[in-house]
Amino acid sequence: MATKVTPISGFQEWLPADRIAEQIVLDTIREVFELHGFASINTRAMETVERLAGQGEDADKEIYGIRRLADPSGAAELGLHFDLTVPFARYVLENAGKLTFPFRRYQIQPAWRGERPQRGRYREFLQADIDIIDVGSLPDHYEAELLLVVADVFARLPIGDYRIHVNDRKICEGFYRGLGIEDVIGTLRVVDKLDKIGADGVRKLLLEAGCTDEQATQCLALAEISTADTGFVDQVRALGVTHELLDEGLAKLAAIIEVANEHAPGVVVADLRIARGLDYYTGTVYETMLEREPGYGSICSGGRYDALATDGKRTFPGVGISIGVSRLLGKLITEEGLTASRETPVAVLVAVNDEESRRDSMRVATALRSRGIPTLVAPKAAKFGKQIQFADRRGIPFVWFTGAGADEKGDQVKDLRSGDQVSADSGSWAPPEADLRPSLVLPESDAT
RNA sequence: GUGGGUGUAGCUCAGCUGGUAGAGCGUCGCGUUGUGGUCGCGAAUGUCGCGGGUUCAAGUCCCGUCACUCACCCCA
Repeated sequence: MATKVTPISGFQEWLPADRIAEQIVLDTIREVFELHGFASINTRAMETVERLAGQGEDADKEIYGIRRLADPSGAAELGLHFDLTVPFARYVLENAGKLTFPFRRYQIQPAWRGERPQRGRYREFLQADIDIIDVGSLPDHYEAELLLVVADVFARLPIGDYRIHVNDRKICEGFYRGLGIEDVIGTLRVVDKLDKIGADGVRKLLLEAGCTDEQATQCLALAEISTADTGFVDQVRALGVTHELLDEGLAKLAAIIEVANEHAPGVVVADLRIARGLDYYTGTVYETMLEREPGYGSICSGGRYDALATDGKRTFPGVGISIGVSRLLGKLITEEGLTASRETPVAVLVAVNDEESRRDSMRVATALRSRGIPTLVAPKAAKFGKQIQFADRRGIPFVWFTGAGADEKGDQVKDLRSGDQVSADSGSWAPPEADLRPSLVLPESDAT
């Protein structure tokens, strides 16, 4: 049955070398998350549709429902989670009695959204999420802390220049209310399109939504404000709008910017146009763009949610941020050629002189592995040229020749890149640290 | 869900106004029993997305369908 295999769009599947690159990135993320004191959890892929639904105007349409094929009855009761925050909130409620608060966890798992795939947008994608959640109230300083964790991760990955844009919804809400605008969410949504449709487009939509000319002008003026320091506060004040929430938001955002600039200079910018689609955010929101192509979309987003997790009696406010691993790697690996230094973990290929001496080669491999060196024995006692080629094609840096062969010279190991071949003892030889595991390699950048 | 584009070898594509399928790259083999990367020679692989129609004849025209892709929506 030779049915043609065709790809399904919106899914990322890597070839071995690229998968190794992905694993290196994931290992780095995990390592840094743990350095900052986050513990790992996993949640099941499915939640009840009831819990997933209702988080944003159109978000419901994107939920994948799950049902048994054998079950002819209509509606799905379970759905695949579309992010990691909603399942986490449920997990906290379910385990509130066993968790110690404030609880900080990381979670690296796929999420699913049933939308039309596009560049940088997948139906199945990996997120690396950190959240801090507490009972009753949550101190503001965590909102700056999360930025520093992300900055630490990105400092260890070859992602190039980026900026984390931060806003506080209270600024927008207070400002809008101060102006007499009632539909805060709707206004946020329109203003969020500023990049795409421009100031004139936004103005038009605002006027259609019932804003006065003056209100539209003020909304646009607010959205245009973006500063790398706390200068945004004075710029907002200069617009002359006053509201309690506005004051609160400005103070909070200013504090975040100050802390971020001290510990991770040049990373964070206060950007009053950032809104974000999910409705559960109540204060600070984050969005992260690559400087070389902001239009690619956010590669790391999150925010504060004060009321997502509640059991009716207690509320668990939280703040979280999520690295969009699939989107980030779609750019770095698929588009820009980032990959791994080899397509296999193997550091050493042990050549086989003839099938009779395969055991000698296996002993060498065992000795190397016992000291943590990923090692493979050649599949065939082919001519040495073939065995070297076997290693070279896979990017394996070293080939080991056992001395049991014809010339009795003793064991030797050859570095395929330099061609150097030296005597070696399988009980003590080790490759340079840099060659022990595959590493990330950027494509040769043409000298510009 | 709405609208546009595309669909030929593993990959990138060529194939003019219809006349029996091509290139480059890659893959594999060989280059006189062992040390690769260069080079030379050679080989394999296509229901030309699928179905129908027009025609003596369709990769090439028409209709449908599916897939991929881009934009909108929304978002990591």
